[in-house]
Amino acid sequence: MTVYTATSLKSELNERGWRLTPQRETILQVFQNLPKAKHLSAEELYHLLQGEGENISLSTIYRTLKLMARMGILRELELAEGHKHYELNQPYPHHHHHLICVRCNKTIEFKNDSILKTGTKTAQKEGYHLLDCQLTIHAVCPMCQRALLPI
Amino acid sequence: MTVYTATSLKSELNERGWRLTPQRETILQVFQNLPKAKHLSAEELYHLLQGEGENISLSTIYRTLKLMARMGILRELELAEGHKHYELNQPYPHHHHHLICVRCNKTIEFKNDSILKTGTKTAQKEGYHLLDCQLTIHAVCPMCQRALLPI
DNA sequence: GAATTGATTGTGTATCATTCTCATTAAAGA
DNA sequence: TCTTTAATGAGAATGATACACAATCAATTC
Repeated sequence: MTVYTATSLKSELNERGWRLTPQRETILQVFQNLPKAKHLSAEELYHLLQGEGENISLSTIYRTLKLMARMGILRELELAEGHKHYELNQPYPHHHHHLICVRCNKTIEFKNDSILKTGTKTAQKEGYHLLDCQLTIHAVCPMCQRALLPI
Repeated sequence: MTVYTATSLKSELNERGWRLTPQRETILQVFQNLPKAKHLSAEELYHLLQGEGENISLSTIYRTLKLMARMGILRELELAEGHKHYELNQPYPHHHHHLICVRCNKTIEFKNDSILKTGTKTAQKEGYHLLDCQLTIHAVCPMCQRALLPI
C-alpha cells in the first residue's frame, strides 16, 4: 500500500529482473487519474484506453492487472458482476471497504480505520507480508428488500 | 447467519413460493456435516456427492449454491483459485475470516469479533439487510517471501 | 388423496472472463 | 551498440458458470 510513481515502479520491477514498459506505465497512470471510488474491469480499461488512442492488447491488460495486484499496487475487487474490478491500493486515509447488494449489485464504499489495523496485525502475527485487506459485506439493499423479487 | 434445519429451510423457501427438494436438502446436509474450516467448490461438491451415490446434476449444484448464498445460508469465498468456494455461514462464535497468500494460495482462517460488529453496524446504518461479512487479507506467506519466485 | 400449477431438475449447449501459445519486439545491462 | 530475455499482440484454448427446454414433482387446492 505505497504510492507509486513511474520511477518507483521501474526500480521495483528492475530489482526483480523485470521491465517497465510503456504499457505498464500507461496503465498505472490511468488508475492514478481515475476519479475517487471508480474502479475498472479489464474490459473497461481496454475500452477506455482504446478511446484515448492507446492500443494495448487485452492480453497485456490482463497480465498487467494481475501483476500489479500481486505487487500490491492494485486491489482486486469481487463486486458480484462475474468479473474482477481493480482500483489503486491506497493507504490510509483513502483505504476503504465495500457494502454490496447481492441482488442489484449496488455498491457502497465505507471507511473504517480499525479494519486495516486488524489486517496489518493479523498478517504480521503469521509472518505474512500484507498486500491488501478488504472487508466485503454482502447484504440486501433497502430497495431490493421492498421489491420482494426472486433471489 | 442463522442455523438452518431442513424444516426451517423448507418454511423459508415456501414463504417465497419456492420448494424444498431432496437435492436442496442433501446439499444443506453436506455443508452441515463438513469438517470445520473445510469449504467446497461446485465441482468438489459434485464429486463428493457422486462418491456418496447421490446423482445431483452440476447445474443444480450451481443453482443451489447461488440460491443458498443469496439467502445467507452459505458464504461465497473468493480464495484465489479461479473459482468460488462455499461454506456454511455460521454466526458467532464460528464466524471467521481469511488470510490468503496470493502466490501459493495457502489460506489461514482467523477470528475477530469486532469485524462482524463493524459489518452489522455498517449494514444497519445504510438500511441493508446483512447476509455475510468477511475480511479478506491478501498477502505473501513466509515461505513465498523466501522463495523469491516470480510474482 | 387426486388433480393442478408452476417451480425445479437434468442434459446438453452457450457464454464469457481469463489464460495460454508462440512468433515478434524491445527494455536493460554489458 | 550488442546481447539477452522479458514483454507484447493476436488468436486460440480453457474452464467456470449460465442458459434453454422438455420432463418431473413439491405444494396447494378441491
